[in-house]
Amino acid sequence: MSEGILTARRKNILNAVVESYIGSARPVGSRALVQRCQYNLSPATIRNEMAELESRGYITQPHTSAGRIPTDKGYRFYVDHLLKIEKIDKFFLSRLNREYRSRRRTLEEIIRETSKALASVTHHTAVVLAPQFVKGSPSRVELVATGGKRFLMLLVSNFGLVEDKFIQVEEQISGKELRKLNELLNNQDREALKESLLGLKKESKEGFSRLYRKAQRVLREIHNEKDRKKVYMDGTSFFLDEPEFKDGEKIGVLLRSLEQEETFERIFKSTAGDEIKVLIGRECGCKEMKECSVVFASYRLGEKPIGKVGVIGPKRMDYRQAVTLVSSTAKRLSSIFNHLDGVGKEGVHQV
Amino acid sequence: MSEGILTARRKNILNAVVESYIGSARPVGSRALVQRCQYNLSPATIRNEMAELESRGYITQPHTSAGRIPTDKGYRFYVDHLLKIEKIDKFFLSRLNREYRSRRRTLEEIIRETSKALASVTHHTAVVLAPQFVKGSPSRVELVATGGKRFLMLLVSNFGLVEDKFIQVEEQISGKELRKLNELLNNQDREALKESLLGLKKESKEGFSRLYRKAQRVLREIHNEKDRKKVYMDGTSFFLDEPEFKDGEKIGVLLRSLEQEETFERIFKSTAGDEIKVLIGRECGCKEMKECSVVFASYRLGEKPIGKVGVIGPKRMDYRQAVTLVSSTAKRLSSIFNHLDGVGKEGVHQV
DNA sequence: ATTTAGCACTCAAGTTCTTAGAGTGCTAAT
DNA sequence: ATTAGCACTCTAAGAACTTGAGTGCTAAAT
Repeated sequence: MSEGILTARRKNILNAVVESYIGSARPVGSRALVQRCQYNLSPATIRNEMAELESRGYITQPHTSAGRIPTDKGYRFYVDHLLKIEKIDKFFLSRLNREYRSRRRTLEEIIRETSKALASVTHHTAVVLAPQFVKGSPSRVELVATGGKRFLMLLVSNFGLVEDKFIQVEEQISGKELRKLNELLNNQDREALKESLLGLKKESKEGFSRLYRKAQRVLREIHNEKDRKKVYMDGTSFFLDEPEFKDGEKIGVLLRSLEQEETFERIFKSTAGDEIKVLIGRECGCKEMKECSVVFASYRLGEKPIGKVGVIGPKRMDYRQAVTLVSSTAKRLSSIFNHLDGVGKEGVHQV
Repeated sequence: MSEGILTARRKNILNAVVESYIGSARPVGSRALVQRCQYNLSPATIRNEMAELESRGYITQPHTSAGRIPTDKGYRFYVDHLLKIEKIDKFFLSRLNREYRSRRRTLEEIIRETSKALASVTHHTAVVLAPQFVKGSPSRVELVATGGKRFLMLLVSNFGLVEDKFIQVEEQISGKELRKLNELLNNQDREALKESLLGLKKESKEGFSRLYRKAQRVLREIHNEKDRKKVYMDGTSFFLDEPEFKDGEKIGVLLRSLEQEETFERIFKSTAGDEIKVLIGRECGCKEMKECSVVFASYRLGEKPIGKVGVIGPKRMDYRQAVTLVSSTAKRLSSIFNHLDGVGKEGVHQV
């Protein structure tokens, strides 16, 4: 019996505890719950129910004579079963669009701006992981001379991300040769290569083919690298507003760990599914963050998830808002990467 | 007489006060100074001298029965007249080089890494402002098709920075036309434009010339924009280690203001001169930072300053170290941007 | 004319003690 | 099953006290 599912009343009380605690940051007592609870009960009854909820591990007391606060399990239940969420926040989306419209025209700027906006509405730390190179997505190569014997190899993804690498050779390469090379690199046509080589003067041949080989090598390297992601983060200072992080010590280790990119790889690896993901407390997988929750989602190129976006805040965060906003943002980013966002019409990329 | 310059002994004492305070973060009393001071004096004498220094505004007491701490003026004097600095930290430079060598090949990664490294050795917040486009520096334009009617215009600076903008037209553009366009954009030859147009089919002409005009417009816009800089910042969490920032309030407003890019424009605008610059307390020009100091320098492309690098820390920072490291870093960045760093040989950009 | 010893005084910071109040669990009555 | 009542617990906030580092001043010593 004590095993079974929670009674409706208990759910209601748990819900009230979580929401009250989220709002006030202080343990909630039976008194306060009377008003918040749908049922018309006396404090004493509530106390009994709370004792029950505590014995099942959903809530706990910071000390004997205090009210209750949710445990990780309590938050989990709240998020999984009690939270009613809308999937899209139109208001925020229109804000995002406005933001984008104002003269940001590069993908990177859009991502930066997204992270800023998300942080500023949620009042939590926002993170966007942006892909640097997406396997399987069509892309063009451009070799550009940058003075001397240095060349910049640009890899331009179909959806607008640019990646650049330096390449250096000993020989001088003419503009004409460079153009040929570019053609070659994009066509991947071995026959054409040989043909072109035939048309060259002897002394040119060497530099030409060397540059070609190097470029090929770099391309291969890029393809073989496991997906690197760039981290964009904003709003870390919001942690300082939260009463549970008043302690300078705790917040230090937390921020420190947020500054390391590995942290995100760890957090975001539990990527499965199409859904939005909520990690609570220790679920985040690193102990510096056991007082935090993370709400995140993937955004996609076609079907393939290419990046993540999320917010990080205290466990006490407004999950409803966070889920809605993160979900909206992910959708927005997906549509931008897939060029099907109508952004052009609205003037974002327009010139 | 009390106007004149400080006596050698007073300088020595001031120096001791500053350095002791930098080291310990607590007001220094006459006792402690006895040991630190070169002269062999009793506490009483030191007290007299300290009273004198205080009346001249170099040091002050946080409260009546405490030791002295330096005022902004005291730090200023210390930095201007008492600090003996070496200009280059070979050790750090070699660390930087090692860092770069390990497979970072894009300019942006180098800058990111620089900022990280500077933060991690100084244990202070490090900032690098990177140029996005440098006027007067030669650059190439490449238009790249990214599916549909979208084009990415790449602006590749001679020194290796890439900037990208989306351009969209209504018409379809063929690969051949695109190549022509690229040639045109880089040669700026009006005659050639007309000639190319003649060679085109009628229905192509329109799209072609429209794309050309748009590209030209974007180029002009970029040229007219006042220099935008990208901000790279690391190590903000180091502030939390400093005892003077134990207060959660203060640090909140500080970090918040560091998250805004305008702050840096304000700080770094006092650019004059070739030298390294030290701003102390209110000199930073914004009140959120009145407990901070900034040490920064410009790095250059040829003679022209194109970006800044610096550290931000408490006024109590180790100025000797900061000056040396910032100066080294600026030199290093300059040489990288100017392609005269021998990095190629050492393998940084090498492939 | 400096320098120094000595002393009375000040003040922050830490400690202990006290109090007030919120909240609980239990028992007995509804 | 619910609730009123009550004794009990524990934190948070404040008051009172103590400690010690550090000062400024005066008068003696160099």
